[in-house]
Amino acid sequence: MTATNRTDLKLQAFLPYVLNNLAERVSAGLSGIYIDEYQLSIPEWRVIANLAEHNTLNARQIVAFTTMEKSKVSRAVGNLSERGLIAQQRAEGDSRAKDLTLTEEGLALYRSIVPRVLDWERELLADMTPGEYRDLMYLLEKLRSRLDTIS
Amino acid sequence: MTATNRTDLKLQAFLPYVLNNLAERVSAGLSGIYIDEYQLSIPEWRVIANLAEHNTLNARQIVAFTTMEKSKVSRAVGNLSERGLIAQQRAEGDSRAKDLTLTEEGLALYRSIVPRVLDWERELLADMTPGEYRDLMYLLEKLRSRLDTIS
DNA sequence: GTTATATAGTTGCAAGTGAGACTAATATTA
DNA sequence: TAATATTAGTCTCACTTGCAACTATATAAC
Repeated sequence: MTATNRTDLKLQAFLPYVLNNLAERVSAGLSGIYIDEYQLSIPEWRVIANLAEHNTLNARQIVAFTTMEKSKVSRAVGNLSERGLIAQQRAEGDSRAKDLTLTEEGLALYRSIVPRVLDWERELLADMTPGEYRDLMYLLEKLRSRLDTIS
Repeated sequence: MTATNRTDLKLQAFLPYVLNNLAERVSAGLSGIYIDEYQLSIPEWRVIANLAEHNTLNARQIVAFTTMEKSKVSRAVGNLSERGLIAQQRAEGDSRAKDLTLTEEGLALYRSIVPRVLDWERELLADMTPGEYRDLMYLLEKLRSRLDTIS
């Protein structure tokens, strides 16, 4: 048995459509915080968040984590370096790669953003029970892993 | 009680991040169909799908349904008209607006795409039970309506 | 009615993007 | 080792995008 059994398309019930509309709106709401108040683009914020979480990464690893284009990552890294928010160092053992880390300033910026975005998420989830939230994350994860196998 | 109660950010458990990554990957997978095989951009496909579903719409209504920028809609409509896939007619009662409909050719194109994208969705949902699917759509809808109230 | 405001849709422009060519370094193969 | 293939990251180019200004029409206020 399958979850859907349709022969015609109703956009409001078509998962890719629903998912995309939702993600775009969530992104737009959230990115207001770091764009307007911290002058960080979405790719820049993603690079920072991933570096904060993993401490040291090279561009290739950031590409893997975020599924952004490598040129997009390269430009975000370039901008953040210029602004002194991240530091680059040739990787030992492979001098093509550069190990990237947040500077003190970058880390401080990150730490001032985090509570803001968590507040925003809490606001978004305000009318969901913990059980609903758990179900949602479980189901999204299930989709993600399914995507890995089909594409 | 709230669904989450965090003070630090774990991206893999941060709903906006998860949602966005997922939506982007789903979009990339799906759009392969109408981009590669039908030479339709994502905005163009969205315009067609909404016209197919609502029969006649003007650009403003498409903007409302899709949450795309009006300039994006305008350009998509322009391209589709040039290709003869949609027809425009000055709206009676408001000669600023144009009523848009699919041409026979546009409808035929739409009808050949629909089974492809439904197949793709079925593939994506293959390991979900009907109950899980229903829960997922319910929870996404709940998020969507929450967004309406907070932004 | 005349003036001011709002709305539908288009367009110009600056910025951002994806794809792929490219450089430099590393890994593999014979 | 030499030749080949692969990989990390940058850069260029054509294209897309978002924003704001703009035209044309419609509505509201006086």
